Amino acid sequence: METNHPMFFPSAPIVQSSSSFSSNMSSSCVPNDLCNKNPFGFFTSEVKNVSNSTTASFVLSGNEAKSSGTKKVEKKIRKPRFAFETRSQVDILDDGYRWRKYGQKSVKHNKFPRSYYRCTQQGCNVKKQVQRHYKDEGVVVTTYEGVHTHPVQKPTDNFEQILTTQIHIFPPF
DNA sequence: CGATTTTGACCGGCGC
DNA sequence: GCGCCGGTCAAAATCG
Repeated sequence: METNHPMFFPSAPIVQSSSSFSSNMSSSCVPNDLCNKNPFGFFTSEVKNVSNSTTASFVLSGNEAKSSGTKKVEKKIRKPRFAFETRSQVDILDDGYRWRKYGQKSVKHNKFPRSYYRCTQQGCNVKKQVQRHYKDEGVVVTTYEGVHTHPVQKPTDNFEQILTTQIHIFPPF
């Protein structure tokens, strides 16, 4: 646990941007149905506190393939894992999906706990965890794991949704 | 009353 | 082999 998460593969592509990521990739993509396939939703009403100081960094990585023959690893599917760092006062980045909290653990060197969420949709095994930065409580780190297989339930609009629909993170696999 | 959160227990992997 | 650690389970509590 240093400045970054050790669990992320060092060779994973890292994109850093600040409040202007859309300008780069907004060229021609973003059909409407794309948002259905968007594995990562972020930003909606609750995030408004972020206001203009939205600084985010992304980390993508494949899942570590635990190939212990004895284990009943159903699939060696590598779920795309995706870390998202946001400057925000609120912990909960409501992305339009419905999450059910299934755990909370305190993190070493961090006075704030980490929360574990799972998507409540059946057949959708997307997980996410939310924690604050180890020293800067103004930073919230959200890690998504997996891809949503269903559309967003909650109506989203606003600038935040534009970001959502325009950002493309291509899973490494 | 159903869905969700809370919280300690439990479990598996890993390092010593 | 043991203990630590991160992640998950599940029962009870709480919420709407």
